[in-house]
Amino acid sequence: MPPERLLGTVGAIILNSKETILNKAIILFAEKGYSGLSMRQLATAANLSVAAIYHYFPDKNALYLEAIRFAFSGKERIFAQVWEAECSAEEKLARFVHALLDVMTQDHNFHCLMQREIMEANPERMNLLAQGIFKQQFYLLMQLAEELAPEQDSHLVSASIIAIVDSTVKCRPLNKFFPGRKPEHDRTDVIAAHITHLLLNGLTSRGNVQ
Amino acid sequence: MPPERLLGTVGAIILNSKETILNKAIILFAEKGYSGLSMRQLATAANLSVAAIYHYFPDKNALYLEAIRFAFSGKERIFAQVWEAECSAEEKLARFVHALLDVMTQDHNFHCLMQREIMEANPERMNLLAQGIFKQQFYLLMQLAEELAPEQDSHLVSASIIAIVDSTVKCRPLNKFFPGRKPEHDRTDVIAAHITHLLLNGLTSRGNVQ
DNA sequence: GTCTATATGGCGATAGAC
DNA sequence: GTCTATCGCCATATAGAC
Repeated sequence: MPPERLLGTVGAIILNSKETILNKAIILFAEKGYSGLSMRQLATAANLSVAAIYHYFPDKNALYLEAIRFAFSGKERIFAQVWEAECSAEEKLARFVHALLDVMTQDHNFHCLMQREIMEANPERMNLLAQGIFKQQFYLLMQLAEELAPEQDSHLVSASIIAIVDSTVKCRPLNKFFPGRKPEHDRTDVIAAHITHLLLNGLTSRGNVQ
Repeated sequence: MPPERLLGTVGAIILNSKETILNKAIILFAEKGYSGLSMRQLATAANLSVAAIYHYFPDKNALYLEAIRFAFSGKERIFAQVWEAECSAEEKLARFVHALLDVMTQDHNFHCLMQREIMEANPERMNLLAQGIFKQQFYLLMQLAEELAPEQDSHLVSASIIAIVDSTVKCRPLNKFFPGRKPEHDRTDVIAAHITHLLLNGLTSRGNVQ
């Protein structure tokens, strides 16, 4: 094994320079945004010189795009077990909501990067995001929506399910300042149960539906 | 009336320099973010010199904060007629959803700025946002939630209502790339009706609720 | 593959004339 | 109240030694 300078680790995995740069870039782009992060800052964080970064990436934009792809890779696998589970459609929904909530809550950098990308709304990158990463999940969710509510528009239902989870995670820091906040509102299982119940049953109890 | 150089207008209203600066700042901060917009760019957009901006604002950060306040002012009034209307709780919800969807769709800069602020999650500014702008609306929405679903947690229900509307608007550019997309999914009234129906009745038709 | 040194230009902010 | 001119700094990116 060749002698290697220690740059960064993820858990017990020792990263090479390019991986270290991408790893730090994900964290810092998520935190500061594209123009908020300078190559100097990134170089310092990665324990390298600016010139070393330019050895691996032609310019800042290419580095950014590769960091995005790196952060988004492998997310599909997480939902595979939800779709493969043998259970009722209602239970599948509950598991999907919980899984999505989990991913967004735990991989904070992923959520932040996604937010920034959607806000930027660059059509080319939107397409990359939609086709390359989310399309399959959306399609499976639409099938579930069809099963649960055949008389509703499954595209809109799927979009709403994702929306309610996404924004719940996003608005958590803001909601802390609103009345009625309780400690259990920070627990993923409590939130997941609430959202699932709301999606399945709605607000009005059966009997007094308008 | 003193002779005045024409800097900017909103409709038929002629703006003075400070108003022009704030007006352009809202648009450009929403588009590019704090570090993405330079004072030079802002000065050019406002048809003034950089030094003129510094005549009105001590530094870039103070300008940003004042722009935020300026953009957020007067939003409460829009919802007043929703709450004052004499109608059923279900109809009130429908009107609130439509109004919120309308504000976020039409005042794109407002929505972008809000998004960036929440993502930044600066506690001091979160507090300003929550207390100064949204608290009253959230409180009234909680009362409505209590009326519609007394057995559910009204804080979570209110948060979910806002979440579903907010994220629906935000994710529109992304959703365009997903299967099942139809032209009417761009119409505010269609989306509002879908969201209201989903919130009131949920996914499962009455009878086969788990 | 990584460094130091540097080119070139934009940044926030200020001085001082009008 | 607005300008031109300028400061000092940091940005992205490159050249060339090791």
